[in-house]
Amino acid sequence: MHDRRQSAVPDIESLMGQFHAYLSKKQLKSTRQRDLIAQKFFAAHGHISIEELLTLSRAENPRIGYATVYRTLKLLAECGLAAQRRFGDGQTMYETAGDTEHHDHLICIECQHVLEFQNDDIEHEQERVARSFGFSLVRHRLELYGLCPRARGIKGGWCPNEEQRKLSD
Amino acid sequence: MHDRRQSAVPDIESLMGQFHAYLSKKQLKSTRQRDLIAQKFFAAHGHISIEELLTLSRAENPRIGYATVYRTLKLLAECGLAAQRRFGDGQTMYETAGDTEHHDHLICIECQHVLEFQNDDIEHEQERVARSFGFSLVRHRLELYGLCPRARGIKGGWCPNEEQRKLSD
DNA sequence: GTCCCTGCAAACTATTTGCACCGGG
DNA sequence: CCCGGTGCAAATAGTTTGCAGGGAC
Repeated sequence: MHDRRQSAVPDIESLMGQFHAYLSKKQLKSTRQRDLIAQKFFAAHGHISIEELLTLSRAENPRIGYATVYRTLKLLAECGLAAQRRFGDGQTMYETAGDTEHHDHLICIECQHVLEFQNDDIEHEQERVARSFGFSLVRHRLELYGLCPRARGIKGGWCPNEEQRKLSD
Repeated sequence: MHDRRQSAVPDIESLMGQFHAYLSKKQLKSTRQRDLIAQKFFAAHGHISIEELLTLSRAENPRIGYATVYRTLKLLAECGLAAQRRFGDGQTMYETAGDTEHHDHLICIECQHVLEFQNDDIEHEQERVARSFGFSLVRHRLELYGLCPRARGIKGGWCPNEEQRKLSD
C-alpha cells in the first residue's frame, strides 16, 4: 500500500532558524512582529488564512497590523517556508512548506475541512504523464473534493471537523 | 495505456443550445448580451479571463459592461458549462466544462501554456484514496507544473506556446 | 404590460502602498 | 546612528450590488 496519512511534524525551532537565516542572508531584520507572526504561523502548521493569523498574533500583540502580516507571509513565501493556496471557495490560505514531504489535499465540501494525504502511485503516474508530453515535472497540485462520512449521512460517521474541535478543547 | 490527449471539441451550437435550455428552464431570458458573451466564451474554448472575455465581447458590442460578463459567467457556471479556476498566479480563469469529459492540466512554468490531459489510472487511484478516508469523491483538481521540451533546452524542442501561435495565424 | 436584464456607478473585499515615526544591527 | 520595519490610513484591484431605464416574452 502506498498511502501515508501524514509526514513527521517539523519542529518550530528549526523553521524559525531557517527563517532567520534567510533574513540575515538578505540583510533584513528580525523583529518582534516578524518572529511572533512566524511562530504563530508555524505553530498552526496546517492551513491558515491571513485573517486567522492576524487574530492569533493580536492575541499577544494587539497592535499588529494587516500589512505586517501580509508582508511577513510574503517573506515566508520567498524563502519557501510558506505557500499560498486558493481552494475552490474565496479565502486564500497559507500552509507551511519546505519542511515536510509533499502532500495533497482531501476537502469535504460540506464541512469544509481539509485533510492531507500522500499517494506514491499517483505521484509516479503524474511523472509518467509529464514525461509522455516531453515535460519535466517541477511540482503539482492535487485536490480531491468530496463528502466526509458524516456528510454522507452515515450515522455515527466520522467528521474531520469534529475531530478538530476535540483537539482544540 | 490510459492517456488521452484531448477529447472531441464540442460544437458551439450544441453548447449554446444547452445554455438556452437552462435559461428557459429557469424562466430566464436569452438576450443579445448573454448570447454574445456565451458565444465568445465557447469559441475561446480554452482558458479565458473575465478581462479577455470582456475585450472580445466589446469588439462586437462596445457597450457591454463588466457586470454583465460576471453575471453571465455565473449563469454558465450554474448550469455546468463553465468552471472557475485559479491557477498559481493571480488571474482567475474560466474554462468550458460539462461538454467534454473531465481533464486535468499540465502547465509550463516558462511559457505559461496550459495543456489538457486525462489519465484513468490517476482517476482510479484518487477514487481509492477518497474511499480509504471514508469520503465519497465528488470532483477533483489536478495541475502539473513543469518545463516543456523547449524550456528544458532541448534543441528543436516542441513548445506548446508556439504551436498555439501557429494555429492563430 | 410585466418582469427580467443591462449599464453605470457606487459599494465591498482582499491586498498593497505611502508616509511619519520606531527600533534593530 | 542609519536604514529598514511598523502601523495607520489611503490607494488599488477584482468582484458584487442598487437602481433607473430598456427589452424579451
